[in-house]
Amino acid sequence: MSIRKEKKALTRSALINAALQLVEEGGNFATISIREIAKQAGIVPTAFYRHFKDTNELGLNLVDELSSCLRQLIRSAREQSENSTQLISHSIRIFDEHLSSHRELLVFMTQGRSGGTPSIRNAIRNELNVFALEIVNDLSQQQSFPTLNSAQLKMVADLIVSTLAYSATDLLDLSDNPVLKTERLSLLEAQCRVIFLGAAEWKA
Amino acid sequence: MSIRKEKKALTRSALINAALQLVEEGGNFATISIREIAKQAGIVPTAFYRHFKDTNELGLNLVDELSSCLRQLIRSAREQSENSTQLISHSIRIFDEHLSSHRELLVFMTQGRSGGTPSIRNAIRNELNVFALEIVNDLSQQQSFPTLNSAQLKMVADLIVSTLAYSATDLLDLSDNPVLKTERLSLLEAQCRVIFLGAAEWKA
DNA sequence: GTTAACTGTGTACAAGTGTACATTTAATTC
DNA sequence: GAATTAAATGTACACTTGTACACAGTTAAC
Repeated sequence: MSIRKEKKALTRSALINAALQLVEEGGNFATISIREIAKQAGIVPTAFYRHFKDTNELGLNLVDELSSCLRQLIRSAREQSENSTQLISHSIRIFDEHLSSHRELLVFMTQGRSGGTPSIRNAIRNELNVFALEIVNDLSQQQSFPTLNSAQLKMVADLIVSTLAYSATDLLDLSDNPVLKTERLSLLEAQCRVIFLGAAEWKA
Repeated sequence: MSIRKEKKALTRSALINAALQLVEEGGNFATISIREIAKQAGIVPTAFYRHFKDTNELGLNLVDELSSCLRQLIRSAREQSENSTQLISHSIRIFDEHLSSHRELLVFMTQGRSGGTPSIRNAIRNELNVFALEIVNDLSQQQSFPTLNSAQLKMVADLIVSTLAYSATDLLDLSDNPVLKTERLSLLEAQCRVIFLGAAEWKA
């Protein structure tokens, strides 16, 4: 890559990280201004336009970051649970670790899924759909529910994703309270078990 | 009530309705300004302060509105499902009707649960908790799951609420697409059935 | 080595924001 | 009916916002 493109990519990711940091510091992405982001990134406001048309376009790029974050989550969960009977509790532990290590992105996700612009909402919905499809893949490969066809597996996977995503909002808010966070994690685990039990009992 | 207090209550609710309308028109509550709300309510910006300290305080009052909206939802669901075997599909139909008739409030709820200020997030969390407790009440009264103690019922109720709340974001976005909305509703219904099946199978 | 292209800077401006404060209007109290 | 009280108005000010535009400094292309 040429020096110029390299430098451009550098300040571009500085902008992305700036936005994420502002979100993590308690800001709502919808209320963050171009000037704030530029300031945080250490560039002049008007330079923002060399990289993104507006904050919405930057947001769509944050969804791309989210996408790879979720893929990474799936990958970690697969490695861990390959030779394990405690699939659920292991996966949830890894989920929790991701909530800590990619806090900003997951705050952005929970915010954006319901409060973002229409295009951002759609983009996030799409990523969560991909995520659910990955789970379908795993469930069918592990033969977790041999009586379910792929459409039914997808329904269950969507429920798991929904439960995880919903809990993310709570867990991200509880990151400074280990006791309540542990409680919320056990709740999540119990709920996932209920889902697995129900899926095993499912009949057309 | 005196004339003065009556008028004050009137413009107060005009402010509340103005905020809700702006939210329904696609705005994010977090980005709505005092001036916008006042304009929509037909008063001058500074008059806003006679009623609320800031938009956050108004938001907390919206949560109160949400509270009674949710109580009403529970009440309707109870009436309908008293003499019915199809408890789930009936309840979901009523949920859907509430999504239409109280659109603004439920958009506010989904936005605020993850994107509101800390105090608004907490207030909404609290309302959803009360909602879950009402469900616990119903489940234990109907003896739906005689093997579960109240803590376990609460866990299941939380899962139901989580599933409903998560689906609300999707359903509110699909209100202009009957086909996809019906699909999403069947998905929700199937997922609730999975939860009920799982809850019935639950063992300590 | 010169020219062209592009990233980041600095300035500028109109529009929108929260809110303090003085003023008007109308209801309540006496 | 006069005095008081409170809601709504109108004006004003200091910020912040998005973004247009001219410019400077570097890299790329020839």
